[in-house]
Amino acid sequence: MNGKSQSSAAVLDAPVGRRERNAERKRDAILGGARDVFMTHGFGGASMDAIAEAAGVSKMTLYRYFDSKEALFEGLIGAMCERVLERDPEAPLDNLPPQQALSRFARQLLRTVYAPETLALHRIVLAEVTRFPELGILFYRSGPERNIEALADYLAANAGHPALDVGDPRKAAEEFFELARGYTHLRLLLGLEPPPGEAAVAAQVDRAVARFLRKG
Amino acid sequence: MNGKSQSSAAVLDAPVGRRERNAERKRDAILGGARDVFMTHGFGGASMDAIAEAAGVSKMTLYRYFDSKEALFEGLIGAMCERVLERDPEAPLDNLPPQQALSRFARQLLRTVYAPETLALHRIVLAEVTRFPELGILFYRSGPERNIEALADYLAANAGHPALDVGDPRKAAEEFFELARGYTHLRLLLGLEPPPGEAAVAAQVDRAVARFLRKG
DNA sequence: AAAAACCGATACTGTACAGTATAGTATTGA
DNA sequence: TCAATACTATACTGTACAGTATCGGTTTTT
Repeated sequence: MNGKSQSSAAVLDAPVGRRERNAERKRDAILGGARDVFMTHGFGGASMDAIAEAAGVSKMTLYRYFDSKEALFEGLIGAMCERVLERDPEAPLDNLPPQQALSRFARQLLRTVYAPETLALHRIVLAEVTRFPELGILFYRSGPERNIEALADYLAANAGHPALDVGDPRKAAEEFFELARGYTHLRLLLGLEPPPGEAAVAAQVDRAVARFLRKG
Repeated sequence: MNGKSQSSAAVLDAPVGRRERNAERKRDAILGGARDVFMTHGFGGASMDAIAEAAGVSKMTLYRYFDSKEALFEGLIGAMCERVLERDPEAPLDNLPPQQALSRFARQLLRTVYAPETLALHRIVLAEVTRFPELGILFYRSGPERNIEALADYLAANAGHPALDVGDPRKAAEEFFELARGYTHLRLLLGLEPPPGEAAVAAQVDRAVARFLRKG
């Protein structure tokens, strides 16, 4: 109806054939609709009709891109996990002193983990991991594991630092992230409190860093 | 058909009328079947017919005890949470030194939290908390909150102890429990590793206690 | 401009399932 | 023993929904 993308600009962004680009856009639209419906109603509660409507697409088109509801669901979770993977510019923290480095790691983690979208993903993966066991690995690899590994690398590289007498750097990294996310994470998952503001996040990060580094 | 509970013994265990006792047994049977089916297939994947069969009860009886599938589900989760509440003999730990007390707290927590039944409950509550928001409070009150409160009380009572320079005892309690359950908990929820044995649990408890108490 | 691929709308099929109705059987209470 | 109540088995109703078929319109390619 509107926004019919006139010629002048349209030519510029079609370097690989218009067909492919349109298909990609449709695919994104479908995944967007699927995300909305799956995340709010769960796998069982989501209907393909509802997803089609949310995506602004006919049901036939849905099935042209995905073979079944299961395939669409797995595709969506995969895409969401990949998005988490792609993000994460991973500034070089190896040179920073422990206090600053840990602070950055924790902030990065909480920004991701407390985001409503991530919370919804977390819930739905746990909900469906019995039906789709591969989602467990997918999810864990895309988020927790990567964070843990990055911090473990930092800890191993800076093991000589007086404030850091970690044993197993991997276990230490896990412990630090546990301290950082805290029970707030569970309460958010359970919908028991609103997402914390900047200040609350900062305070929690400081606590976690202090507890992790304290030597008396 | 069998076990017709003859007079001699029957009189002993029927202080409140046979009717009520039988009703209670049926109710338990229904909840047992509901637990099996809901926990393995989730709310959406569970059918009332399957529950009736698992409970060894006709579908009509199901509906005589619970008005709807939703009511049955809420009743089940409520019952499971109450069971967690009733357990917990809560030995008096207030006199023990920090090392032992924390160790006990952690072991108690992990025994509950790593149990397959609790993991299943955890998953399904997170899965359905959007549809049934009251489950969030129910679950949190029945487990996490009670544990945190108990440990916070201990920490507050023993704040003078040299090894315990906690600030806010509640936050400190949360931190300790986070350290104790660790990422192992997430990996168990995701089905990424088998339940840890006694030794692994003990090692993890020791690590958590050491990290929490360490002063250099 | 014509052919070919794509897409939307809608109607349809089959099935699974929540909830109900009925009719007969066992159990309980007096 | 008799009446009331609870239970089973089974069949049924209505609905929601996954997946398919069809047709007519649009976009893309050549």
